[in-house]
Amino acid sequence: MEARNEYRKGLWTVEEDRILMDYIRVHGKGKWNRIAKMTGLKRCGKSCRLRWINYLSPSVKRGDFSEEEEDLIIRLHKLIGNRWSLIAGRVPGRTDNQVKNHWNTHLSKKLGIKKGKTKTNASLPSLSRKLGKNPSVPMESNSEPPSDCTCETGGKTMVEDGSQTTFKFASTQEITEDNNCGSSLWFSNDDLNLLTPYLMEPLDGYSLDFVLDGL
DNA sequence: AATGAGGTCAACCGCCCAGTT
DNA sequence: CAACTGGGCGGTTGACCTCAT
Repeated sequence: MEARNEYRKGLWTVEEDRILMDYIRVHGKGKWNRIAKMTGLKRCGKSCRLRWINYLSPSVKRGDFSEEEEDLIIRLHKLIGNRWSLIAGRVPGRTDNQVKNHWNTHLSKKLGIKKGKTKTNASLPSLSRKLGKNPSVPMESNSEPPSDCTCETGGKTMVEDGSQTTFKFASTQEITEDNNCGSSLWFSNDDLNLLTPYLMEPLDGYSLDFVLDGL
């Protein structure tokens, strides 16, 4: 049983960062709850994980958001709502926390959206959880699409065959889209770098109903 | 120069799910 | 199969910063 108030809270110090970095350098990521025991760091596992993901990880991009990034976030938010981790996974180098903060402080203002709980679309808790578990497209993924261009994503599958890209779901429903945008419906970060301005256009017209139906 | 208001963003919280024991 | 553990998520908080007065 853990003693209460064993862990520190609040902003991380340089020394704490160094301890965490050293631990990860030696042991790698994961098993966050062991860090306090092994290093004496007075931080809980969750706090360590968050500090690494949001700040210390070398893959995290610092600085202002570019127009391209903002455009992509706006498009994705329009499509899937407050699914910050999913959106962040499509914006290379940005974390869900960064995207969420940037939306709440800049973009919602820019778009004239009043802050509040968005009950639209994928903000529904059930969908949120289901779509959130998406191991095939990790945040730091730079992977290439497999040769047959099939992508399993949380019960739905994207299949590319020649001129068409088809969304297949666990149910019988299918969505087919003319493949005017090449293979841009494959959501790898590399592709996003190249195709960001065009990526979301074919998705803009979709009602989220088809996503919900497929779950 | 002092100070209060508003903005920003790192960090925390509570909940949930998946995997393991 | 239940309990436990690790990890992930979105929402919220609060310390710090900036700026107007």
